[in-house]
Amino acid sequence: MGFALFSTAHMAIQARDALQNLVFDADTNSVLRAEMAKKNLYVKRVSDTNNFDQSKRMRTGGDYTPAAYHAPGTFVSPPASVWGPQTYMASSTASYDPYGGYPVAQVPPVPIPVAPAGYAPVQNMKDNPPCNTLFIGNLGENTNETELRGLFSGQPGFRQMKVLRQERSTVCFIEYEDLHSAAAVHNNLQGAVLSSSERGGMRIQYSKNPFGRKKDLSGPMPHAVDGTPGATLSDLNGVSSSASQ
DNA sequence: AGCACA
Repeated sequence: MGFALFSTAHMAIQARDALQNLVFDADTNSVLRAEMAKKNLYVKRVSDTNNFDQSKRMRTGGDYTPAAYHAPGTFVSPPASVWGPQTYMASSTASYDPYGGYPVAQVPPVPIPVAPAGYAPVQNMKDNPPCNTLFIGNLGENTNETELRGLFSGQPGFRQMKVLRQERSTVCFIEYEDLHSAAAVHNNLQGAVLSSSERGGMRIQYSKNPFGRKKDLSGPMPHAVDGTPGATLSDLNGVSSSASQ
């Protein structure tokens, strides 16, 4: 008997139905029986070096936000839908056959949502004028770039990402289609903790210069909702905690 | 606190 944890109940159901009655031993004609567990699986935290109290064990199964912590301002923990129908897929899914040739019902390609391991408070929140490019700081030395990419590329409006590893620190730039997408991510993922990080939560600021643009010489633009800087806070009204609803 | 690419 074994237990397997999935990101969402929906994915668990898909896996259950796909594997149900799978003949896993042709000699004895043994058949696999899969059912939903009564309770969510508890997973012991691997690295718990951020000084924020995460009570050593994290209950998995969708609630990634420690109940005690709420980020400053209008922070609301991202709704489950944020991790839902995203387009990010691990690149290895196509080539790897986990069932080694056993006849198995073809599981429809399921997106692999990447959710932060949790959230932690963020220090020093000074920021730049809103634009479509985010600057990510407080990334640990050995931040897993795949995890980082999975997290941000799954957000609506994602365009590109660049990781910059300096001796001083590791930082990262992420471009979104427009200011609204970037602002949503700025809100939703502020203080997000990667499981590969040994620091606290990441710091998300707007980039000084948007992707693909030289330093702005012409001064602040009066009213811009695309990538250009100069948008005012009122441009962000309506963008609070969720990009999709 | 650390802001590249063009």
